[in-house]
Amino acid sequence: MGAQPTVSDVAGAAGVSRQTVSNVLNAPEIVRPETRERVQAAILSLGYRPHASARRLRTQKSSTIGIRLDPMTQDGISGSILDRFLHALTEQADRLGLRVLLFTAADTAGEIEQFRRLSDAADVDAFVLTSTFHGDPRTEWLIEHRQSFVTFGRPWGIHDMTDPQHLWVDVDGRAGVREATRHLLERGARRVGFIGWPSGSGTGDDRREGWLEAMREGAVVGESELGRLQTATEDRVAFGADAMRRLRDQAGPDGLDGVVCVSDSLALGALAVCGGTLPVIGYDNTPVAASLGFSSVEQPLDEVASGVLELLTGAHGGRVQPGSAVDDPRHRLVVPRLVVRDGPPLIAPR
Amino acid sequence: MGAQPTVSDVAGAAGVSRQTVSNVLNAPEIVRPETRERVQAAILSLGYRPHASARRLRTQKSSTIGIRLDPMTQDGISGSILDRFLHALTEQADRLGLRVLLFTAADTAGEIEQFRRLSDAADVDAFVLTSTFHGDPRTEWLIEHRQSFVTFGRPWGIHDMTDPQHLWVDVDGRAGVREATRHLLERGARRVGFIGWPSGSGTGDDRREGWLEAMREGAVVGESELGRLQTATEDRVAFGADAMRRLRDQAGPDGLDGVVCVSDSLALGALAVCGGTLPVIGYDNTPVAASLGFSSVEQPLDEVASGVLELLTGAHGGRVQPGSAVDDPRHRLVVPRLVVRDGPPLIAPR
DNA sequence: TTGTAAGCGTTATCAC
DNA sequence: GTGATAACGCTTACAA
Repeated sequence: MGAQPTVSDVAGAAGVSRQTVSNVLNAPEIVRPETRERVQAAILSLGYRPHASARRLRTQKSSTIGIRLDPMTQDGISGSILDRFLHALTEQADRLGLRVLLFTAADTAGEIEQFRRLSDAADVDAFVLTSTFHGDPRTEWLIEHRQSFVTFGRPWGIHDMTDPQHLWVDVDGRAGVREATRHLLERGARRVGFIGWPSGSGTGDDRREGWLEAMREGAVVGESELGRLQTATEDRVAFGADAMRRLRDQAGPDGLDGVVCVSDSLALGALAVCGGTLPVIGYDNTPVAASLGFSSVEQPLDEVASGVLELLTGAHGGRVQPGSAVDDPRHRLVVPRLVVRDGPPLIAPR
Repeated sequence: MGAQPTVSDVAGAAGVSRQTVSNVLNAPEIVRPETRERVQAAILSLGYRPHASARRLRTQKSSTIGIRLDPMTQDGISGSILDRFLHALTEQADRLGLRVLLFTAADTAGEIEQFRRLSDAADVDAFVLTSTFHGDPRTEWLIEHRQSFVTFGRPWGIHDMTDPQHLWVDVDGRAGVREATRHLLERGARRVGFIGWPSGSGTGDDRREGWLEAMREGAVVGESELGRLQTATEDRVAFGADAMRRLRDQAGPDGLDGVVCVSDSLALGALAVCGGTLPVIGYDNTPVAASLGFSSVEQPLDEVASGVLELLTGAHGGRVQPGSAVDDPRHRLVVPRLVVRDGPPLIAPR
């Protein structure tokens, strides 16, 4: 109703001093059980709750992590994946007593400016980054300015990958696509095609590797055939359709038994061309995949979120002492799972 | 690098006292220009930034708004709309010097518990609610506990709607669907069907009204026909397909010239049945609509966000004095726009 | 074990 | 216009 009660109010009600109340809250074991209970009763009856800003000012910790809300994805279906990650992160952070503060930025420079603002104002004491890339200036800035952070996504540079200053969690896309490809091979498919992204994106290349591995392992087609069974395009649904047609042409007289795509967007496009005639597997398990009924590789975002938080709050606290052991778990790769949807998809070629 | 500079540091560097620095920041006009410039130069050179928690403690304002991240949508394609709203809200809040803090809750009771936690701890000083419904216990709690809040979505009760304590912003779904229907009628369609949600949801009923209005206005079919041109189902893609088939059967020998749907999910389902043979218009203009190439009604989420923030920071500050004038702009209805996509959609009936 | 005192960085009040 | 003093609510030495 009126003003929130303070420690003094609680102290008054319990007949102790303010510090005893504080101790009950922060170090319950050092206070005599009898007193402790009396204080706790007072806390409960007054509905006392510590003032977050006062505590943060005193402790010099914001207990808040900042995360950028990506610019809205224009075409990609997969916008929801960051949304789901955010949800998992927020939920788990909450359980750890951490808050999640949002910010936006138009570009990388803007994001760095936000880093500066939020850290200077002590608004957050750690950042979570998504979709990192090789030579990402954001991580450079954060390391240089001694800011705690964890990225969802590997730094794709060869050297960065094991940089002890860069904590990351990522999904093993290669394993996911490998599993998807194997799934089709096990169901009797031989010539499984792959629609990927143009090479250069670490994530896309990694997923393609998974397809390659499964195909080589299956040894169902010769090495020379593999080139004709894959194609690449940017992540837009319409391009996925084009890619599917191209793939069909390329594949030659023996045709195609199935297709694995690097994303649900491309899978949707592919499906619009060959839906029902050929199994298509996507990546991300977006609502679209579920709705339309095609299989897709699902990223375990809960695990990613918990990994991020563990790295953030764990031994290193997001900040690593130079010279410490190398094999510390500063990086985490979680394995996705294939969500199989049999039965005809809801859409078919026109 | 090291510790952030404080007002004292700036004061020392500029040769003034702390309060003068504070004045330069909060009331520049009352300080002599000469002094002001000197202080500002010191601020700049030291890279000083006020400590957010200290300021919040002192001013007793958190300048933070809390918003719940909805539980992940199961089937609906439209998850991205809340995402987009969140983005717009965060971006505009930032410009106003407000922070956006996220929280999650499994259900309404959990959400109220979060209200209590966040407000007691002075973590936020206002809430933004989404998807409100008639007799929503959340708004009751917030009003009772004198918490500032604005909802995105009307309280659908007849009496609540004009409750001066309940500030809301909403999109005029009726106008949006009316425009969509008119669009088809203007293009020569006569028998335009409607796939809605089961009656009872304020939002869905409102949108259906828009279709009804346009159809009556167009007077292209008799009143008795209207019942056969509409159907309703829950918001799942597969159900949309069923509804489309049902509608086709119902429509009788004269058939259907086009369909307007209450959501993109249902539109997608409808399209899977009749794609290419019949124009289908959805609602929300999700990435799916854009990707697949069907028309859809777009909610102006930027306007909703700015409306929410204006209401929150405006004259009432989210808190309304009882007995004040009734015609104050405590509620805001923004008009959506139809995004027309001609040309064949990417998918066709199987 | 408990109480006393100080201070985190800021802004508000009131002298000068 | 500017500067000293106090206070926001909390925690953490240190003293009792």
